[in-house]
Amino acid sequence: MSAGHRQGRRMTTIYDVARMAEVSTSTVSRVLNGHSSVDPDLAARVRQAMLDLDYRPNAVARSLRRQRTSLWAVIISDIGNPFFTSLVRGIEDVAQEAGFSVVLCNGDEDPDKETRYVTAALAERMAGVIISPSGRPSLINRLTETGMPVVAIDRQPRGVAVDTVLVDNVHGAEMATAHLVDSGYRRIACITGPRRISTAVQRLRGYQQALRAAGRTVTEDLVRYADFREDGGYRAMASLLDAAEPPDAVFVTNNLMTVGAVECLLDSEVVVPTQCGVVGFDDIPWAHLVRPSLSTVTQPTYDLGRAAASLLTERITNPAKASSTVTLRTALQVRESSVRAVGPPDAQPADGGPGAAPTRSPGVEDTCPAITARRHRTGAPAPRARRASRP
Amino acid sequence: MSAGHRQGRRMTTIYDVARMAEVSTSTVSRVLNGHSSVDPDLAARVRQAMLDLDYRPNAVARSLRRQRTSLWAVIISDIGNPFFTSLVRGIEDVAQEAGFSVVLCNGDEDPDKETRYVTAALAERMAGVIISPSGRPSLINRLTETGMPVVAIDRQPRGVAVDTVLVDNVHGAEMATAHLVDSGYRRIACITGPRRISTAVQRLRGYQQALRAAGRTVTEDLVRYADFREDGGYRAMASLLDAAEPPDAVFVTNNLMTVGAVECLLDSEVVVPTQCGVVGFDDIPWAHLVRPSLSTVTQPTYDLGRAAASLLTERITNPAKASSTVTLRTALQVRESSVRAVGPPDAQPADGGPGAAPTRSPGVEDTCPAITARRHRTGAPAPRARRASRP
DNA sequence: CTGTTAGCGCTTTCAA
DNA sequence: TTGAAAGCGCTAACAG
Repeated sequence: MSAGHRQGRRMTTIYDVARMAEVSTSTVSRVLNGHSSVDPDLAARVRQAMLDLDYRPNAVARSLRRQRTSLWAVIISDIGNPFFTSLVRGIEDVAQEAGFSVVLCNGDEDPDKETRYVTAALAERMAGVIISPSGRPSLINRLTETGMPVVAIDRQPRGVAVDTVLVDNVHGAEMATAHLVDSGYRRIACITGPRRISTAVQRLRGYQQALRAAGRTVTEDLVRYADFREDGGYRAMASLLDAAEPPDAVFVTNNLMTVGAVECLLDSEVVVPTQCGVVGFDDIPWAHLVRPSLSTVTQPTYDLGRAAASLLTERITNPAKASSTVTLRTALQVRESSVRAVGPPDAQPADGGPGAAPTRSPGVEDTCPAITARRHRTGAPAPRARRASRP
Repeated sequence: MSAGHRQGRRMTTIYDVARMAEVSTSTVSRVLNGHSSVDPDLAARVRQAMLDLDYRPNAVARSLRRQRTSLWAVIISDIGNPFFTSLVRGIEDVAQEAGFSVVLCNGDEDPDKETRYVTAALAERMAGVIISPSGRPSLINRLTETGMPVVAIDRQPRGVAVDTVLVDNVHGAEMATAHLVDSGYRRIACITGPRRISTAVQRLRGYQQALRAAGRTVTEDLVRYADFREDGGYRAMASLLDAAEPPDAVFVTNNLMTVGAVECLLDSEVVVPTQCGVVGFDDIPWAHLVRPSLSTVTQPTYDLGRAAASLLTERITNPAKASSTVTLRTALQVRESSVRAVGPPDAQPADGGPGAAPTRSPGVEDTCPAITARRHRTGAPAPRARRASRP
């Protein structure tokens, strides 16, 4: 009840503006929306009145009338995962050009939370949704069924026709695993995510394929399924170390679990990379600060965001078009954690140079040349300064 | 124009439900809002009709009619700063209890972006705003002037009466600096943020006070003002090292700049903590993974979020109440980067135990006993396991 | 307890 | 080019 008198005074409306400018509300509305067919004099009077009255348009009323809003909901699976930082920037940059505002919803790898935000996006009649689904395909269905424009990002929803932006997970995992093989590791383990999540499955598959290609035996003994979080990675690594024959290298399929795995190795006094090599999937910020610095499969996160946003704008303007999947390339970034031989890892081409991705998968659409992927803020500090001061 | 026929079919409304259930729209509305005064039979019929028609309430229409929404905007200054991760969780948990949904807006330390989101929050008539202002006090004014419930977080807006949640910045900085003094460092520098931001000023003041209390001379030569970002920290550190008399320790007033400063030290081959001690303000995730692990002043981020959300709910229910400021305690977390003597840093009480904060400032309101501050996910993995495996 | 009815603030035909 | 008027879907008096 107390909420009723929340905003003491009534907000000023286009009626107030119309009265002051001595025009009709339609004219005010036309000025507001930049319709050209308004007499310059009237338009000026209207604008002045808006200023005088400190008029603030009511987007709620507008949305109700127009049956659409100018808000996108971006439902991410874990706000704590740095993966989403530049992804969101990519989305925002495109959204702004297209006249949309972006609001983030933190799904937190929690199906209930995710459901709540999907419900909210639906109820608020948002203009579109970009979602990194943490499971439950029915959620995506709930969105698409109502005609809500949706783009799935990072993870492939099962059995739903929806625009999707992914990276070449299998190929990235192959590169990582092949690199460990090449570095001379013998028993290479894999810590992957929940079976219901496509990235977990695909990255595991890449690992297995690379092993097979190298003539190694592929065994489930060296595979652990965790939860894509730090704890999970820690425990999975602990479990691997407890095994009868522990691995001498591990490929971890996401950034947070990689951190957990390395912590476990540190705590167990297993020396990286000598006693155990490590390659992670997806960078962490400050990967080069960590000792030993972490080798990772890097993703063009900013461009993932841009690609998703582009798909969403297309979907909004043309709801009938067939849904499509965009796949971007990953690159292997070799740092210290996967190189046994003492010496600078710089010898290996990094940053997705031509040598880093020799086996580009067929059908991969390259919307993002590596050169643009790196142009944007990625959390790496002043590279000139760093390189300059390095002998 | 194409957007007009976006959602092919018209959405079902309470009229459709009313017709099917053979009641009036008011009854449907009452059922929807859980008003108790509805005949159970009718209510059941209504609910069944809603199910049959797959009815989705239109929050836009409801908001327009009720003159308020159930959305909070949380405008954070940098989505890439891990500081905000558990802060947001704290906000969300309280918001949910109070029946609000939280949307995040990424101000990105960019006044234009921040302005856009404030405008959006105003236009969308959000129920409230929690903001970590990156400057411009006028922005907060724009919010409060319209009667929008607002809580400022982390940073004290200048000259505006608004509910605020802070930490004891001066005290935290004093602890950090005093600790460096005690560790035997002689020339202790400070890298702080922009002068317009309260935290930068207060943490610098704490540094100066501690120096003075220790009988050291306080000189501007050892102070650098950067931008609270990683690059800034890197460059400020480089500038300190270039000075005629470089420092042998540095207190850095935020997490991102600490990372930058350490990178600079690494690149310059200055050994931490032997040649240069480092203490940062605010933790980074994986601070213990970084070699040397970083000593930091830790903030109860989750509880900061909870406190802000509580203030906001109070403000919403009672717009007339006087605005207040809640200050939470920080704690010094000593790790390797600030301890010259070789040996385990564990000797020092960590985690804000009673010994860590002996000089608690007067007037500090302790809404968050340290024990609750740690109960929640802070990104630290399975502590039991870690401690168990450490000798 | 239930229904009728009048808007919330805005956009958009339709007529002038 | 401008204005009058009809709603968008919902809630909340007010009557019954």
